[in-house]
Amino acid sequence: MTKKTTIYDIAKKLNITAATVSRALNNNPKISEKTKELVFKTASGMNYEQNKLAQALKSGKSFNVGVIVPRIDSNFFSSVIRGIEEELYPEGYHVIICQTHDQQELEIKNINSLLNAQVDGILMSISNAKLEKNAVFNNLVKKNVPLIFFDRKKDIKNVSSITIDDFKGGYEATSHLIQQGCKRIAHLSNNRNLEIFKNRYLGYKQALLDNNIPFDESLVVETFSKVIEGREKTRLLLQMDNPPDAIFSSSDFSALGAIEEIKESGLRIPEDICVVGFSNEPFTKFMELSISSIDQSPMEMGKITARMFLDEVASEVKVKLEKHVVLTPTLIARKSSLKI
Amino acid sequence: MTKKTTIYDIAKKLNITAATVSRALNNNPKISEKTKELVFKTASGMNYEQNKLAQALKSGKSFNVGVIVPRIDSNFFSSVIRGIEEELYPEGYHVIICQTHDQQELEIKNINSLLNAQVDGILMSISNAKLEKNAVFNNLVKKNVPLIFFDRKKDIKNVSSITIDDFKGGYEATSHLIQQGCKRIAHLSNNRNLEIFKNRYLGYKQALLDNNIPFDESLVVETFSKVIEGREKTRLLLQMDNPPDAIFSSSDFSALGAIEEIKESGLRIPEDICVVGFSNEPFTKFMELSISSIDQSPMEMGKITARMFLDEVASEVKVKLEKHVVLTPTLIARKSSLKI
DNA sequence: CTGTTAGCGCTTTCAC
DNA sequence: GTGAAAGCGCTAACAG
Repeated sequence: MTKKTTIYDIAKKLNITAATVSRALNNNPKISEKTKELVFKTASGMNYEQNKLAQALKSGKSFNVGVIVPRIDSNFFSSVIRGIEEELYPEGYHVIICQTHDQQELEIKNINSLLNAQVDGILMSISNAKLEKNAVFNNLVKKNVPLIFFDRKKDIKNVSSITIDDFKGGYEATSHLIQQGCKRIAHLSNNRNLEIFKNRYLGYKQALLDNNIPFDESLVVETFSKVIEGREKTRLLLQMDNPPDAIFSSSDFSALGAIEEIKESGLRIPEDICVVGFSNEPFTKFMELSISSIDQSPMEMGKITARMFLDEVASEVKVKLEKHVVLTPTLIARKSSLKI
Repeated sequence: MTKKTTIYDIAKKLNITAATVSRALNNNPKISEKTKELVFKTASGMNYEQNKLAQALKSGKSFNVGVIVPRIDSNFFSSVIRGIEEELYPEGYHVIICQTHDQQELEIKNINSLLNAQVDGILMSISNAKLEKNAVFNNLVKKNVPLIFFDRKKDIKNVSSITIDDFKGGYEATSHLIQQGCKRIAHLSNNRNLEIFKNRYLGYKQALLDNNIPFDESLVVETFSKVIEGREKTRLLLQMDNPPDAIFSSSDFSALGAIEEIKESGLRIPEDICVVGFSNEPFTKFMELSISSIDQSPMEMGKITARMFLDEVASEVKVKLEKHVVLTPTLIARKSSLKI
């Protein structure tokens, strides 16, 4: 490793102090234009590069922010990240992405790693609402490291969040199915310890209620966001004495599984059964039988998350105010649920 | 920001030196068990947490490695990353993911950001082979920061790489189509400045040659890895006087576009036209008309990349030896190309 | 086994 | 306008 040039090297060369060099490089107004120019010139001549670590150690700021998501290989999360990047890069921040793969253990590990790396903030979508070991979060809050939740949040004092109105999403999806003439609508739900899934479920229920359709507990099944899960749970639904004529899935992946299973059973979509998913993953549009879904404007969500973070670090105020932004989801009706 | 406790604080409390505390925390064998225990206890009692920045500044190691990919929202790259993480986490490293979105400018920016963040190495898949401004890479090599290319490489002295045998991939895909009885095989190629695409193309060509099928330049079209691109280029192919009876696409996304277009034109798959993609993205399996593709074992690739990096940092040897691992791809034949 | 001391590279008072 | 000096938190060489 060739010795890196430091401000001392360039100071020596110019017969001035390191302090002056530092000031010059930071464009301190007290330094004469002449010196500045000289410093800049020699610096680049010597291939000088600032050591961010030293700077960070001194200033206590690393200009790194951590983003924690369950996984990066879903269009939803990668789009949110893209949104975050677009807002943060221009401000000089760098983004460190971590995945939890829905494992609580990794979630905690990631937070700690990021803290160790002295990130200036953490933007995250929790995978596990239970995470009783609130210790980690309290730690964050105590250390005054800005924490912002997006999409999947947890209610913690002083912590802001940006989510979508999942209740509305569930409500719209279900209402749409009712408008298409469906009477027995099943719901592939998911871990309702997570607010997002609980709210989609509640929206579904409310839509039924508002349309005088009896709520049937047996039509609601917990299903993880996997194709295979969608298939299996749908198989069970189809075997019922009184099977559903529509399925509202809390995930596009399980919706896809549902569609596969329905087709295999010989039923037609949307004539016999309508299907609506959630998230508007790109494949829903690609499919020959395109899948209706709920768009969550992930890019927008990412941008807002980033701006909230920037606001927090900018504010001098000691008393942080908790903000909760809620985006409105949009139903995208496609072939899988359009009978007309 | 509540003042963080440092080793000095705990040293003072115990009436010993910071050095001793440091040694105790690092499990230095020269420290008595008693002191160690005492230190550990008070440390956790005081909520002490190591400042990685200081440590990094001192040791010159940050235990962060940067991973640069064109994008994270393709299963291929996210799987490679997963593989990298699985090998690196146990070794105490942390992974910083950056996306270039195929923009050369971002590519350079990312490298510089990572260098500034003092990463211990960079693992990357280049987006743009031209990147004439070799300066950045030379910089890396000069600074002796381990650099390893995966999937998309560039030939640079002293830089190792791990790729798949794209020639073989192209060859197998094409041979398979020939075996299915196809005689006029088109190829949706891509920017052949990138080795991967050049090699897939060359493999395709060789397979034709070996089977006495005339190579027809007009059947090869440059197509970016997008669904829409696949559609458009396929439309042109179908309009030819002598249209193809098979398409080998260098990307699953353009293969999907090709399939959509073919169906729309009223032709049947695989009866009239067979299609094979590349990468084995999950959706190829999901489709009702599942798409044949070439699997690149991305997880494996990630793991090997990580291990190469670990080897490099472990080796004391000054003279780095360039290693080039080449994985063998596997053809996965599905409905889109199985006539039987 | 533990203390002393110096230094990683940079910033920032406090002087002059 | 610039220099001197201290310190961010940690580690490591040297000494005892």
